[in-house]
Amino acid sequence: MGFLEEAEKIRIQVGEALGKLGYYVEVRVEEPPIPELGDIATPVAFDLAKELRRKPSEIAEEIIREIDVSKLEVVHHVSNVNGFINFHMDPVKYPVAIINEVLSKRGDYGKIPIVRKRILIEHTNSNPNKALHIGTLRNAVIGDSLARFLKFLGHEVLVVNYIDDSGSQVADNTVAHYFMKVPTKPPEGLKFDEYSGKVYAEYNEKISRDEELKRLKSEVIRKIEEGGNEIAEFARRLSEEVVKCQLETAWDFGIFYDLLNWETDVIRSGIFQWAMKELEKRGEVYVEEEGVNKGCLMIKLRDVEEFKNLKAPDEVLIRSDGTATYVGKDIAYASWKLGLTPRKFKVKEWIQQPNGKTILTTHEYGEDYEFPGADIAITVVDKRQEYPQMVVKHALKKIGMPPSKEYHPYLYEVVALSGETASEMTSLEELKSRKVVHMSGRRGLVFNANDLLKTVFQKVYEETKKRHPEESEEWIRKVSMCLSTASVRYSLIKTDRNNLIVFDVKDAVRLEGDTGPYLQYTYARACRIIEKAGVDVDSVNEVSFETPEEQDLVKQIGKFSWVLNTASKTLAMNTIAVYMRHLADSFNSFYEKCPVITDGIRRDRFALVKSFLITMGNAFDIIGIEKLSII
RNA sequence: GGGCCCGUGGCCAAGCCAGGAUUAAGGCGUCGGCCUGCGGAGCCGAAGAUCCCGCGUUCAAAUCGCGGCGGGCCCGCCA
Repeated sequence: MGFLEEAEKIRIQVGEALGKLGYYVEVRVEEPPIPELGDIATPVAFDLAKELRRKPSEIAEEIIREIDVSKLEVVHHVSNVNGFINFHMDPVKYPVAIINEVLSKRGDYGKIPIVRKRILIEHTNSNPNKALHIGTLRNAVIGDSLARFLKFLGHEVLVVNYIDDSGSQVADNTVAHYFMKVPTKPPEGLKFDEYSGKVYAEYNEKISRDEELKRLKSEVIRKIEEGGNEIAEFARRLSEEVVKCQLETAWDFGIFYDLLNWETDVIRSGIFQWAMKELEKRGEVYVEEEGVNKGCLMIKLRDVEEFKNLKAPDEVLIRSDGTATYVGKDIAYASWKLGLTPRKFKVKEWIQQPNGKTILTTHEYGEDYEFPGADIAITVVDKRQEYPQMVVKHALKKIGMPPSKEYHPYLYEVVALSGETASEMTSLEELKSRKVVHMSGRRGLVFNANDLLKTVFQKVYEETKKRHPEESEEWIRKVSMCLSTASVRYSLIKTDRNNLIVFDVKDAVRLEGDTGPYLQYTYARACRIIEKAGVDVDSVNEVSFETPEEQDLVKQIGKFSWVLNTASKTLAMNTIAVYMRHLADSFNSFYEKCPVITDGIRRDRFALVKSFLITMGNAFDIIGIEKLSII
């Protein structure tokens, strides 16, 4: 029984005590600032002080007298400190309870009671005309961790990646390769997705400045949407090549998907037409007859409160040339996610992923995909898309999304470059003095995920080789890879999602301090103790933890479910990362002060180390970090 | 013009949504210690903070409200 469970029991007991006294107020529980004050506290006496017009301390005394401590087995005593009611846990029973819980639950340790839901998570969503960069990687890492977390809690999770193959960007590349005869074979040493990104940066501008090419591009978009023609098939082949490369990058980071939803298939499946029809039936759309948007199908938003502050709230869903906009398609796609549309995608098996699971892809010539619709659809998108996502949500309500379903845009801030890194990449001196430089695919100013991994790997490889000169090349490379991906994943997940990340290379290759490798190092040195001890312990009856380091480590381990419970409400993955750091800190302090292997084996400490490994291991699984026993 | 987000030691940052009790975590950097002892990718210690400013709510504000200031973003027949 950890902090979460004990806090809940205390909440109930205090609630009963209040009942006896005739007081009715919600019982808040918290952790006291220093351990000497107690393990769990409630400031409930302060909440009552005002209406009772009495001193908190007196009220606390009164409440404490009514608390039935016998119902709280692991509580040793209760104290009143200036009005705070502090519960002091039994120094033996509490650790024993926590350790035995961890040792018996193992891979399930940390799970909390939930109402099981079917949850669809969409993430990554990079345009299929360029490589994944550190911005899309943040998206993917957040999405992947969310998926892992929700699965860990016991939800049914479907992970999808939306491939925007019918938009403007793919059209640019198609025009370049198909009409302007840019070779489709990348130059030596460049992956196709990276090459594609360069072609885009070069030709996007050329096309936008030439009226003839612009007309051609509009025609290409229409052909791609229609399908069943050479241009559409050509474009699909281009996109598939890029997506394959993007998937390889994602796999390197331990990110896998269940299904790829191609935007063209939103149209070809009839889902798009269905959604537009539904909106039309309900009078939510109209054809604009004048002005800049003449001839476009618009959705009416001008009278909706949330959109009042926009200059021109109504949004284009179908352009005057008959092609669909991103928002239009996304409304339709979202209606599928939640099972609102009777139309189905056709899918086929595409590629086997390194995790053994075959990824499905929507495809014109596939089989009907049976999906009853998610209870909750989470879309991981960067903050700049907040308004369009609000439009999607609004449209879904109009189409008839039941209140039991939830459409949840999961917004996060983008990744930008430090002036120094941007200037190094481009050799543009003038960028150096800038604090923040935003990435831009069009300007070719992007830091690719592949390049980041290579850079980090190089540093990690050196360090690993230094430490293990006797190991095989294969072993060193494998371990270095695990450390590198952990390093990148951790650095992208540990920051609050509302904060802009200013990416800097010299910071990215750091392996000490608050980093993924630090966590893995801590895990590995704990593994060494278990191995060297050469015994095993499955439960404990007694412990004698006298040092603050032991007590602190026990408490940290016991807080895991509390942390996950909070995270399940906020979906803030960084709080789990921060917890892992605290857990590692506690272990390292313990490690210095409390030997496990002395003349004999300290069984209680051994059990504590094992509990630490299980807890940290479960957290690794959630955040997507490999568990290595030697690094 | 309107809206959203951020503002915590030189730098990065946790805590803020669910207000409390202390020296306001931690990391980088700086300075000083610790390996014949379970792995120094570590540990211990030192210096370093008007929690952007003002007003308000409250017994209590980094945390809540209002008003400023500074930075970023959004308001496209791009996605």
